[in-house]
Amino acid sequence: MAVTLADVAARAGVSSATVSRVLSGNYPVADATRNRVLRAVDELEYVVNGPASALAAASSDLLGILVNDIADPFFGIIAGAVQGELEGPQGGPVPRKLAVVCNTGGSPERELTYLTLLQRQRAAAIVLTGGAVEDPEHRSALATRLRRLAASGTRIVLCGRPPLEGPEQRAEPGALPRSAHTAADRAQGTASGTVLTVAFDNRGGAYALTSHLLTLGHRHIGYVAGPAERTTTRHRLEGHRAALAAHGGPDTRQAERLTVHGGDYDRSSGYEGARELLRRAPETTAVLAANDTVALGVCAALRELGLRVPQDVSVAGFDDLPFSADASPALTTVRLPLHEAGAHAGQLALGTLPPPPGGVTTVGHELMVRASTAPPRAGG
Amino acid sequence: MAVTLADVAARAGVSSATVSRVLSGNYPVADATRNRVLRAVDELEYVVNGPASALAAASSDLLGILVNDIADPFFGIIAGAVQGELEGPQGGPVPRKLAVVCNTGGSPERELTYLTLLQRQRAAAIVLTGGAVEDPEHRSALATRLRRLAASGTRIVLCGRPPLEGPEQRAEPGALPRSAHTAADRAQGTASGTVLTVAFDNRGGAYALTSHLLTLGHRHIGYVAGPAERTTTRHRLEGHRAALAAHGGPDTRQAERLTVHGGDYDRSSGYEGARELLRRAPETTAVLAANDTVALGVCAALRELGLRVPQDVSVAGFDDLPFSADASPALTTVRLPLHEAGAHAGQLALGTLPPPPGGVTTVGHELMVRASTAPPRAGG
DNA sequence: CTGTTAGCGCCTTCAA
DNA sequence: TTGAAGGCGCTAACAG
Repeated sequence: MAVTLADVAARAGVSSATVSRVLSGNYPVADATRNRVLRAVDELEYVVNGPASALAAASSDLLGILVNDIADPFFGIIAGAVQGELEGPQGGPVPRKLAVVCNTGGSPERELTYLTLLQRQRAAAIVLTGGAVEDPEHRSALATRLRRLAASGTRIVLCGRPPLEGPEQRAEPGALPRSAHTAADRAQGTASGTVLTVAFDNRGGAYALTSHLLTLGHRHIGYVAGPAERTTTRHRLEGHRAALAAHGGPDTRQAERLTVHGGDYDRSSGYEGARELLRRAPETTAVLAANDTVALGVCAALRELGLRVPQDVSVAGFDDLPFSADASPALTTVRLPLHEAGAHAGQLALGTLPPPPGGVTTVGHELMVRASTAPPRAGG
Repeated sequence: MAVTLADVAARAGVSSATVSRVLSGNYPVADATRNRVLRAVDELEYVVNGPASALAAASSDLLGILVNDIADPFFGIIAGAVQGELEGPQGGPVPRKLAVVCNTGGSPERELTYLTLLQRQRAAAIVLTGGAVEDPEHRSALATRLRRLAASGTRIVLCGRPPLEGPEQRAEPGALPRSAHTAADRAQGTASGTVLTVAFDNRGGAYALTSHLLTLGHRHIGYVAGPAERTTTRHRLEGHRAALAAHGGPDTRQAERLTVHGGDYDRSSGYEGARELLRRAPETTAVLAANDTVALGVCAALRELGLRVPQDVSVAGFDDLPFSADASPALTTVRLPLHEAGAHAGQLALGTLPPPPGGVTTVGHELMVRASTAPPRAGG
């Protein structure tokens, strides 16, 4: 193994410093020299030693992406979009950065573990996607961790989760390299040391969806919620409740009875959830699901129970994943701009894009009314 | 930044070598010492410098995964499964390895580029997923590249593409570190230096699917093929043709007329493909799609043309992605064990699993007959 | 069981 | 514009 810089240098008849300069391209080198070096690189099939240069330069071209589950298109789309930014616009020069994708499975411990692993690799940036776990202990442990990472120069971007709470800068003043961010930096919000956020409006989306159902005439709207203690779950439920309240909807007891808590974001929890819901509240005429995948499970359960969608029961999802339009029936849902959000997060992570004022960008959503929702039957 | 091994060593009152031993755990250390070291690590919040240790140890804990598009569940599932193996069985000790996911978009150049990037990082292993591009030049460039990487100690696993062709070992004898693999190694097939393969039986799957349609009574079976010059595309088409031939099907001209070539593996090429197909051959009573996603596009187009699935036209997909069972109507397809294949590839890449004899494992497939296929109408 | 000693391959001042 | 030299932080013999 191992043709090294020195080998190339020898072959080209220059010093290894010169070769280094040619390769990193950030330093003037005579054209003739450059060409000789490049030829030597070619002939020797030299490949830079990443770890060595990372060590010497104290930087790496790794970018971390934390996802719950990369097999879920929700995360796949975001991760793909982040990744796309690493290659620069439209197949420009060769990409240099590499994306490290970490499946946390939604577990706080693994989230922390992977942060450590990425820190160990001296990742240039880390994008955390998906809803945050709401356990207060973990929340603050994570916040501290992220702020510290950010302060030490790792760019941190949250994508699809709410901004870090608490004081803007909590990390202890003395211990940190204040020199890293100047006053000018901070004024512009370009400071390293800030955790950036690209947030979804889950509340607003759920509000819109529930309003849609209410407008259709539904009064018994069930809700199959996502995993407990997830911000995403809570926000969507809040939006739903807010819409009910705004329309003078059912009291809390009633609303609670119509809510099934706690499955995962998968088909089976939609399936189980719908069965449970219909058992509890047979008068249900519409079901909101935690997301599209859950909604498919809901539809399947309803079908099995002999109920037609949407004639007997309306169903709506959330996210508008690609398959939703082709589901049976086509799913009414809320579209989140996953690709755009991921791309945006990627650009923030790379520093390609100036950080938004306040460090938070909230992306929009769009109500997609399709075939799975309709007015309730006359009989209610 | 930067508390280093030396800092920890000083704090614990030992040498840095000892700290290193404690952390890597592969060397006996007195319990008392270990505890002191561990405490120091904790107090100092020490995090190993990955690049430095990779440099010194000439190894890294990065594993590369090349995919066409991580947003496509086909690849997401495989990548997730590979990744799962990095964590060891059932949340054992903390994972150490990290997965670098590279979107090639199916482009040969990017495939090569990413290989270089991964080589630069001294990735411990690389898994290449999805069908290979059939351009002969690229094929051989890639094969050479992979063999060389394998010979230099990087484990290479192909997942979902056919084995490398050509002589088992093409890399030039002299230049390589023969010492790396002993005769014993090679006898057991555990040699580094071999490119391992986990292959799908695309031909067999397509054969089964077409046979299914023939058995139902279809005689005018259209085929909406995937991207040209992809092994996957070719093999599926071959399986289809073979089944037709075995049943004394249409001649080549006729079969060609019923085949639409060349879209991507996406919904829109199914949509366009189906329209083209029906224009060319209105007598079509069944359509085989390159994969499930394409099949959804086909269904959408048929619906728009006023044709019912499966009453007027049967449709079948390939892969059995999770959404297929919930599509409208539920899709008849061939299930590929994507998760198992990915996990298997991951284990081979980690060396957890002994390589199969010959270096190739072919995984099975299963015909999933669902609602999108039925006998043709009486009138044909 | 633990300390000492060399590098690993590259980047980066500092001189020339 | 180029070369020389030191060091980045860690690991891996080799002593003790």
